[in-house]
Amino acid sequence: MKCEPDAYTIDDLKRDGKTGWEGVRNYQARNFMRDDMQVGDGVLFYASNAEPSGVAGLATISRAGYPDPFALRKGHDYYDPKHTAEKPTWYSVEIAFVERFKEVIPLTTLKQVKGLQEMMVNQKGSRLSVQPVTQKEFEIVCRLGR
DNA sequence: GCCAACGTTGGC
DNA sequence: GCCAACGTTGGC
Repeated sequence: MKCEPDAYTIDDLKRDGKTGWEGVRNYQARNFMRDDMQVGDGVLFYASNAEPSGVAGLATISRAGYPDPFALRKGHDYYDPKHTAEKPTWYSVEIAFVERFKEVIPLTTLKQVKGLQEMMVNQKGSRLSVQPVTQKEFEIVCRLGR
């Protein structure tokens, strides 16, 4: 799951313990959150537009997909008139802090590591803010982080 | 700040 | 349903 440091960091998550992942407004990312992410699933916390961009730590899903409450808030940046309580368009998950890596694993490193060639974040033009990661990729990144 | 790669919007 | 215009993302 990607986030720009201006918005939220792994240190913020460490302080907060948990946070709702609201404001995702892309259908593909929405589908992952609504349909695929289960409580207990591992999360790679990725800092985008950062210095350097890369994986900053680990989190876990603490609440599976639920309608994004911010989409109902008139006037809010995340408001969307086509989203209603009865027919939600957008979904959130809640994530909980697990671990902060001592050092961010830069994207440039991820690209060089054997076994991560296929990882979505390493593909050209991969802008999706919520991306699937295989068990193997997850384990490799954990090992790098430690 | 640049710009490639995408996603969305809306006229037709 | 096509596609040009526009907006956003995010690495560099």
